[in-house]
Amino acid sequence: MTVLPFSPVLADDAEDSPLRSVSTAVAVLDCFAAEPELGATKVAARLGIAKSTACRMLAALAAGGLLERSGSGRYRLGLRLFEYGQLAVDRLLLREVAMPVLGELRETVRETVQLGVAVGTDVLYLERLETAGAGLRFRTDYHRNPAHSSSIGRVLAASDRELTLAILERGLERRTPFTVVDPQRWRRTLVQTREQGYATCRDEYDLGWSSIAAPILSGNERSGRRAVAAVSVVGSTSRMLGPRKPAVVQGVRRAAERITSALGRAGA
Amino acid sequence: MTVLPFSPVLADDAEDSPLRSVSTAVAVLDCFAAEPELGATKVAARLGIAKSTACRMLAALAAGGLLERSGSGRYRLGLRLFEYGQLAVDRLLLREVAMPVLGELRETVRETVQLGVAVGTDVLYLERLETAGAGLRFRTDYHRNPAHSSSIGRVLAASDRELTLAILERGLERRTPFTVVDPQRWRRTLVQTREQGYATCRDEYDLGWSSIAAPILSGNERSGRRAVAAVSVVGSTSRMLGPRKPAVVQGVRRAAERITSALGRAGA
DNA sequence: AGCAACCGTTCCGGCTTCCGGAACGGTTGG
DNA sequence: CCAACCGTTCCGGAAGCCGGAACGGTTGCT
Repeated sequence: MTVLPFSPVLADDAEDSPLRSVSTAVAVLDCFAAEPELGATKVAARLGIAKSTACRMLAALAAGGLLERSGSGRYRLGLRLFEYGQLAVDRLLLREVAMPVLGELRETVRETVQLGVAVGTDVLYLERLETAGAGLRFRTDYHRNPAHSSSIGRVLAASDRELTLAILERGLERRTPFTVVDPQRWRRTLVQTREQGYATCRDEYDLGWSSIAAPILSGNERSGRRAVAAVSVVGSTSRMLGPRKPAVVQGVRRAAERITSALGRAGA
Repeated sequence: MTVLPFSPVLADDAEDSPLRSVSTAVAVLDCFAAEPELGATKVAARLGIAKSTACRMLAALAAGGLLERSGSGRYRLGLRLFEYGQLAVDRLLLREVAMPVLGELRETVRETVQLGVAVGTDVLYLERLETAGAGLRFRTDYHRNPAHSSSIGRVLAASDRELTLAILERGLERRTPFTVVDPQRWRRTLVQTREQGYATCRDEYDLGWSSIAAPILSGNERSGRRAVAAVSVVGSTSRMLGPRKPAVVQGVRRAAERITSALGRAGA
């Protein structure tokens, strides 16, 4: 059981590691992140390998269950990956201690609550608890957001200089008219986040939807406490940033603090 | 977007396919299904390969993000698998059309609702919606059950002769004093399931917990309609099989029928 | 404290096994 | 009916992998 996920390098093109065929196989898997179904020809073209090689790779991955054959001879991600993925996230101490707190937070605020970590310059959502009353948008798609236009991403960047620089280097992509794309303004939001202990995100990703996030800290006092994850509440902008805002802010901060201390007790 | 997952062969030891190193890499991943953290030595021993080979495999998989390094030099499943897994399940048409129905079912019965498919002789849960009031057991662990002691498994086996035989061949393992382990009796539960159109499971997996499931059908009339998945409601035995049982049964059956017809409309 | 056992990693030679081009059968569409 | 396309198979050459042994670091027992 581990406290926290190691932040992996993103899709490294410089495949200098040995086990060339395994690296290729991983690259083949990566092709399916962008497109749901692919055939041998397209995979070969995308990776610059021979068609026969791609075909063998696909067959081998399908034999292992990581890919599955789609009716028309094409392939798609296999359910075994779903199993592995569930196992991976279940074994995170962070998620384990966070779950009950997230459940209570959802009851308190009656909105969708999320738990996210940074992966590269994105936010990866480890958990999302929906609330039936609150618009009921079963958005199971999107497990990842660009960090700059997310309250969780803002909280994480506020305590991680490297992440801040990486996000700025990648560029602040505009999603809505309200997305903060000016580097100076964006840095000021980080300052504000540090000062007030939480971050907000108003209509910056989806129009009409806003979120409030607070950091989960880890690490002992000597090595410096760092935000390793964050809790957020997301809902319609009027509910999030209207009169109920103080209550939501308090709920999110309390939840994050409780997870932080639970993590400290359990995880060394 | 696919209607249904292809039922994959389980951890095949007869790795006669080409791409030996890729097959080995998949086998390495499989090692982590049983144990959360493994080192090169243990992986090598478990697979009967050289330690150096195991080490290279682990390094290559970690370079691709499928594994991550745990502090003490050991490895564990990586978060990239979580991402892939989420993508895999999101792209299932089945899950997409089922989600809103499951949400409404949860509201109606106020219990935990599940969506499951057969993988080998197990039931794999694609979705599980918890209800706050109902005991609030955030059981995120267990994505798989033996099919014989699950109401979903019973529903699926009832319409799939091959699955029935596979389950019997594997053996009916006892989990509780109430688990049906006698093959004759178990087959009778299948007959009953077929007759009444739903399956029940009373204290057979966890004492005090029971479930009711109904089948989701697919395939046109000519090729024969087959149960490709099932919906279930799980809760304390008194709530499931007491006075509220008729209401739960009706809710589950209605939900399964709605998903079946939605699947028919959307998925050819 | 010192030693030993263990683990993850690296190095290197021999050879297994993989890569790529071309050909094959099936399907689609003009 | 033919042509274009796709997934798959075959084959030779050679590239990359496997396994044994040695290396540095840590752990744990004496």
